[in-house]
Amino acid sequence: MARGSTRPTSRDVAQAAGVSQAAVSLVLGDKWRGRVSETTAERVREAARTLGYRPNLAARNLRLGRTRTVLLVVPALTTEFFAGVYTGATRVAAEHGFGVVLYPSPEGIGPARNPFASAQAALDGVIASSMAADALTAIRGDQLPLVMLDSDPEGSLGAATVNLDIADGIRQVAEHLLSLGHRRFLHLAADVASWTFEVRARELAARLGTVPGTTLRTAHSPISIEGAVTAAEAALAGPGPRPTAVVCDDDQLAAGVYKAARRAGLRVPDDLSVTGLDDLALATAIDPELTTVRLDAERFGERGMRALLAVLEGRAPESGDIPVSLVVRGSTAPPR
Amino acid sequence: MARGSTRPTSRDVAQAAGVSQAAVSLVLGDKWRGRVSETTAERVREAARTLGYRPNLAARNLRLGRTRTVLLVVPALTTEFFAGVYTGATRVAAEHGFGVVLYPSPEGIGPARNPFASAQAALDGVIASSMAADALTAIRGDQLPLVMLDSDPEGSLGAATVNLDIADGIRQVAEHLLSLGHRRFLHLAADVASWTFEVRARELAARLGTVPGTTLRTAHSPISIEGAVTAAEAALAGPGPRPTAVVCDDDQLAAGVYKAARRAGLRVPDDLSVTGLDDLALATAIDPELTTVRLDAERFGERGMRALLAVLEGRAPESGDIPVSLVVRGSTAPPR
DNA sequence: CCGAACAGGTTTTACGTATAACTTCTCCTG
DNA sequence: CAGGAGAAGTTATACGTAAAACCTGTTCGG
Repeated sequence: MARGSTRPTSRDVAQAAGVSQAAVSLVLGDKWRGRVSETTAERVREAARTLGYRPNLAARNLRLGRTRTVLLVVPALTTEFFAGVYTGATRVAAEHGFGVVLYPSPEGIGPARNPFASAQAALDGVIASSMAADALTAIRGDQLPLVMLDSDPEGSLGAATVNLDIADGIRQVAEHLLSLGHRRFLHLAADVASWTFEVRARELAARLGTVPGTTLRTAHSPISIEGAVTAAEAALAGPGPRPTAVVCDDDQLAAGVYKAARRAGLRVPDDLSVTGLDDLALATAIDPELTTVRLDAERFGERGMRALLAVLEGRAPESGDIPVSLVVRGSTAPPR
Repeated sequence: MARGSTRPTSRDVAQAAGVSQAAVSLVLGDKWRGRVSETTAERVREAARTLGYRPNLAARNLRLGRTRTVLLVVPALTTEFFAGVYTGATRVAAEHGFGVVLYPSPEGIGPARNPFASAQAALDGVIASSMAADALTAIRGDQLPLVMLDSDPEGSLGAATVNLDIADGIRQVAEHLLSLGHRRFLHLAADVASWTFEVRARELAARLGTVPGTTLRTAHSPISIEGAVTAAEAALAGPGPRPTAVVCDDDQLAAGVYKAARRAGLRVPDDLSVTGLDDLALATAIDPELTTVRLDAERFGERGMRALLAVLEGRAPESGDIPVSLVVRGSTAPPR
C-alpha cells in the first residue's frame, strides 16, 4: 500500500509478494497453471488477502473490452412481477459470471427514454421489456446485443424476442368464462400502447367472436389500482345491459374492479365475475380470491438472460413461448 | 470509423473532424471555453454526432478514478416501497450527474451478502437498507462511502444514517387504538432481526406499558401475505381472551391478518381492528381499507442520496428523522 | 517595438489491468 | 552431449479517456 489512502492495485500486491504485476494478474485470474509455481501463487494470494486487494473493474473492463454486465430495462418495480424477472435473469447471469443492472423506465410501461444516460454502467447487452419503438431504435443504433421481452417478434428490428404465451392465457380465460355461461363481457384494458396488451385485446375478441350472441365492450385504464377504480366505475355505469364478466389486463386492474363493484353495490362473483392476469400476491389477498392467469416471472427472466447469452456467443436463442396457466379461484361464477 | 465493427472512439471523432483527440475530449467534456474556437467545437460535435460516438465509460472511469455511480442495496422489490426509494434516490442522483444501480439482496431483508461480487459496476458509494452487521463490515472494509437507511445510528460503524420516524408512527398507532378503547393487543412482528423492526416492538411495548390493564402478545411472521396468514391464524387461535386489535409491522402482514380473520369467521373491524405500516396500494385494495402509517418512500430515497452526496463531498449530512403520518381508514373501530 | 498575454490548439502521459511475447534455467531424450 | 521441451517467471504493450504540459502565432499595452 504505497501511497496513503488509495486502494491497493495489483502492482502493490506484486511488490508485497515480491513478484511482477503480471504474475499477480495470472494468479488472481486463475491462468497460472504451468506458469507460476504453487508456492509463489500462494504467496501472491496471501499478499492480496492481507492488503485487501480488489481489482479495479474500470481497468479490467477497459482492458477486456467487455464488462460482463447487462442491463435489464423494466417498466416498473411496483409489483413483484418484474422482481421475479430480475431474480431469474440474475440467477442465470451469475452462473455465467455476469451481473445484471436494473433500469426501471421512469415513464412506466410507456415510451422509455434511452436508458444509457442514467445507467452509466458499461454494458455488454440489454434485455428490454415492453419498450417503445423510439427507445428501441436508439438501443439498436448502439449496436448492443438486445433481447426483447414480450414484444412483437415481427417489429423488433431483428432483436431476439422471448415471450410469454399470453394469447393462450387469454384463450383459457375466455374459455372458462364462456363455459360458465357468460355472454356479456367487459375488457378492462391497460391504457398503454404495447404489443403485449394488443395481444390480449386481439385474442379475446377473436375467441369471443366465434360465439354468437356474445357482446364485448372495452374500457381503458392506467395500470394501477386507483386508476382502474375510476375506469371500471365509469364502464359499469355505462348504457345498455351490464356485463356479467370483466376480463382485466392484469391483477392490479382486477383489484380496482373489486373496489368499483363494491361502490356500485355489486357482489363478486355473484353479480360480476372478474379475472386478472399475473397471479400476484395481491390476487389471493383480496376477497374473493382472484381467478387469474399465472405467469412464471422467474422463468421469463431466465429465458431472457439465456437468450442474451446466446446472442452474445453468436448462437441462436431458444425458441418457443413460455407457457402460462389459468388459476381458477373465487372471483368467477355462472352469471345469475 | 477506422476498423469495421468496433464502436467509434474519441480518436475516430478527432480524425473525422481533423483535430487531435485532446480537442475532442475538451469539446465533448465542455472544458473548451477559451481553448478551442466555436467553429472547431461545432465541427467536433458534428463529427461525434454523425459517427454516433458515445464515450467508453470504462476508460473514463479508469481515467477519472470515479464512476459517478452508487449502489442502492434494498431487501426486496416485491412492493412499491423500495421502488419509491429508488425513484427518489435516482431523481437526486440525476441532478448531480450520478447513476444508481440497484442491488436487491437475494436473502431478502435478512443477512445480505457482500453485494460487490454480483454488482460488477465500479462504485463511488453505497446506500444500504437494513443490512446485517457482517455485510456492513464488509462494505466498511472497502472504504466506500456509505449511508445506511433505517438502521441503528449507534451501531452503524460510523456510517451516516437516514431514518424514517417509525417510532413516532407506532406511537400514533398505539394512541389511536387506545383512544378507541382497545386493551388487548397482538403485535404481528416481522420475523427478521433488523433495527427498524426492533424499534416497532420497543416503541409499542413502551407506549402500551403506560396504560394499566393492557395486554400485549407478540407473534412473528415472515414478511409476506401468505406467511402472515399462517402466523395470524395460530396467534388468533391461541389460549386466553382473543386480542381486539392487531398491530402489524407492515401492510403485507395486515393483509394476511384479514385472510386469517375471514377463515376464523371474524369480521374486520367489528371483531378485530387491524393496522399496517407502509401505506402500499394494497392498503386500499383490501376490504375494509387499511388503517396504516404512511411512509414517504421517495423522500426517504432523496434524503439517502443527498446524505451520500454530502459524505462524498466531505460535508455533514442533513440530520433529523423523516416524519410519517397515521392514515385512519376502515380497519379500526372500537372493540365490541 | 518588445515582451507578455492570450487564443487555439497539439503532444504526451497516466489511470490499472490482462496477456502476448520474451527470457532464463533445468531436465530429459535420442 | 546437443538441443528441445517445459517450468517459472518478467517485460512490454494496449485498451480509451482526461488533462497537464507544451507549442505557435497574434495582439496589445507600455
